[in-house]
Amino acid sequence: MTPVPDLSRPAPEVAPLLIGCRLAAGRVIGRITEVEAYHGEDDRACHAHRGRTPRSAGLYAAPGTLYVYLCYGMHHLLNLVCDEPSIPSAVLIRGLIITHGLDEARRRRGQPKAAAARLTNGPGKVAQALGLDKTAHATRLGQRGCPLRLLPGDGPSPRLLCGPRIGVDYAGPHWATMPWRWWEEGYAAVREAGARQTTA
DNA sequence: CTCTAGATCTAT
DNA sequence: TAGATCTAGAGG
Repeated sequence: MTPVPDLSRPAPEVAPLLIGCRLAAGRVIGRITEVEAYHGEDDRACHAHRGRTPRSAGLYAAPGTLYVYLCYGMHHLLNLVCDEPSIPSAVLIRGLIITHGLDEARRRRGQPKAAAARLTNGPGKVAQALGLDKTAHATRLGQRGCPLRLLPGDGPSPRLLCGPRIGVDYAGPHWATMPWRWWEEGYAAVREAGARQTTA
């Protein structure tokens, strides 16, 4: 069993606890297999590293608020806002294993034949499979209008590994190598090299 | 106002 | 390994 963690804690604390929890959007449900934490104005990889701007304002929302943004002009990425509103902090959902509604997820992805293991192993794929776009941005888990539900995990506690975040070299070596990516053993969407064992 | 660098994915 | 596609935010 994997309980839903307290999202009012800092993202680097919450992130590993989300592995094994489930996300549901309509009939599509998936188990979270990979996440990353972005935390604080000091984190050069975090959108709020230059403080509050029109975009980064979403990171100062109440814990449990969705932070969804368009990346590379074509992919929506899903984050769950964490910590107190004065601290910009969020967990990026990078990987899922679809456990229910696989065909609907395949349809949303436009990949009718994709194996489950490859259908949602990447942050852009996750949001697309869950049917999330900008309209989900700034809605809050458990509140009216939020298309997403966060559910406890129903399986055994996953074995966790952690390593550097992906695609954030621009943040400089200190922040780019910070081991703020966690994944369920065997489910890293990107390299597992450099992985360290960890516990939730 | 213009310009550029992205928390990516897919097909080649 | 390149091309798709668009916008926040920095700089003029």
